[in-house]
Amino acid sequence: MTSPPTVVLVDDHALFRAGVRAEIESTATGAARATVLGEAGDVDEAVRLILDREPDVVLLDVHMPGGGGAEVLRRVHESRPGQRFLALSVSDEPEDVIRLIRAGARGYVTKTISGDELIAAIRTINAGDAVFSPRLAGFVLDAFAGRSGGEITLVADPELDQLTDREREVLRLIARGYMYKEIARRLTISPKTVEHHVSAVLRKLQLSNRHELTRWATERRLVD
Amino acid sequence: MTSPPTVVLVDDHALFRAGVRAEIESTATGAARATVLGEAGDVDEAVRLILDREPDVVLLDVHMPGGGGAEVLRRVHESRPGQRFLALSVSDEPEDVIRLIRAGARGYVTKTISGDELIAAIRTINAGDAVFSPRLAGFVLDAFAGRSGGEITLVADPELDQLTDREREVLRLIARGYMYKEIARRLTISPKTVEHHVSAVLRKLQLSNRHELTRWATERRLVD
DNA sequence: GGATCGTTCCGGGTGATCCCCCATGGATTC
DNA sequence: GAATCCATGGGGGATCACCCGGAACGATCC
Repeated sequence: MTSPPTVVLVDDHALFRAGVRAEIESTATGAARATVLGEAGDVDEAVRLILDREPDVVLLDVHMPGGGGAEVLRRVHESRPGQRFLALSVSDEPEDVIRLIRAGARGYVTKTISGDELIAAIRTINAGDAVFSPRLAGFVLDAFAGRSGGEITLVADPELDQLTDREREVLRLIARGYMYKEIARRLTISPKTVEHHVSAVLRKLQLSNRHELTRWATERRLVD
Repeated sequence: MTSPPTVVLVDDHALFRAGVRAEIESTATGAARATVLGEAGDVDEAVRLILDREPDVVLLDVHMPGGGGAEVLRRVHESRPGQRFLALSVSDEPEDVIRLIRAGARGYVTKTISGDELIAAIRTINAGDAVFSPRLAGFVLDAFAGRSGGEITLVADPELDQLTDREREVLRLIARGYMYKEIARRLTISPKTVEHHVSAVLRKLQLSNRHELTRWATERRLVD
């Protein structure tokens, strides 16, 4: 075995960071498991820490104030495109998973994972492979079936990306419950134009009314 | 100082339990802070453990498979009505807070709390007082302003409880985006009757349209 | 027995939504 | 230059959402 991988912990919950650190650094087996180079509790701190310490793997919480793990991923990616990330989340929502994978995470496991499983996942990521919880593996493989070679391909949301900017803008307001007239006032356009955009959105997303649209948007966390 | 309080940890995330245990049992200050009698990762295990070990305080996660922390609270309450609970959650949604307080928790703090703050909260709960995160304190006081004496009063949801069973049923389907006709088919009643129920719900909840109703329901997690 | 309430319906009305048709100007593509 | 797409508008009409009043039946309560 080579030297243990180095990691940086990013999570806004100090108690959770303490738990990961305790599990990772425990030498119950006698062998060192991984080395924690530092911890961060918010996005800015995380980006600075990662660029400074250059860990083998970053353990990254999905839900954080200031943009979440995806924001950390994007900003680090600009400077260190090779940085490896393992996303840790309480959620196994397909939308959350997709978002992080698109942003460049090489793995995604839920926080129900055990310490030993986490160490194994960190080693796998460090070796350049991908890691996913069993119940997510099938889903992820389906969604990214057409990806190329070993490089990470940013996969577009096949549904949302076919909408124009204006249509997404209208969609956001529809999902918040505004009427056509109110949306028209806010965008300083005619209610008829709003109607046209809504119609286009419904057609493109293959939905039949604005109520389904509201559900569609909330399920993808496009509002609130 | 008397002997340190004893606690049981209930959370489906092993890593988080490890973090809490590490913080609680650390003797950096030289003095023992609290004693962990055991950990549980699901509802059944938690109920057995709590009734067996009889800890001073139970640290209880809100979101857990098998009914969540509220289920643990209810089942323990039947056998040990005096058991003290401190709810730990990633959420500060008023609905989650209300649910746990109604079920009998004496305190509710988010997982962003530090180890020292957690120890302080445990001690406060053990002394018989209530503990809430600063941003929740005002809200909780408002909601339970009319409670009696020192005993915990189960407070009904003043808004949802004024709806009849049928109205709640219709509300659920409205929130899911179904049209009146579809709801009528599902409940095998006339669209006019659906209309009547929706009207009653809107009036009772003081809402003006079904979009606000959808938002109201999703905010209280009555759907999905 | 009378009052109240929940559930089930009806007709009628107004405004909102959603669909079809259409047109213009601008940007991009071929 | 023609084709395509997007954003901006409009007319008209069918459907839906919401509200009004009324009414019948059963259960419950006093």
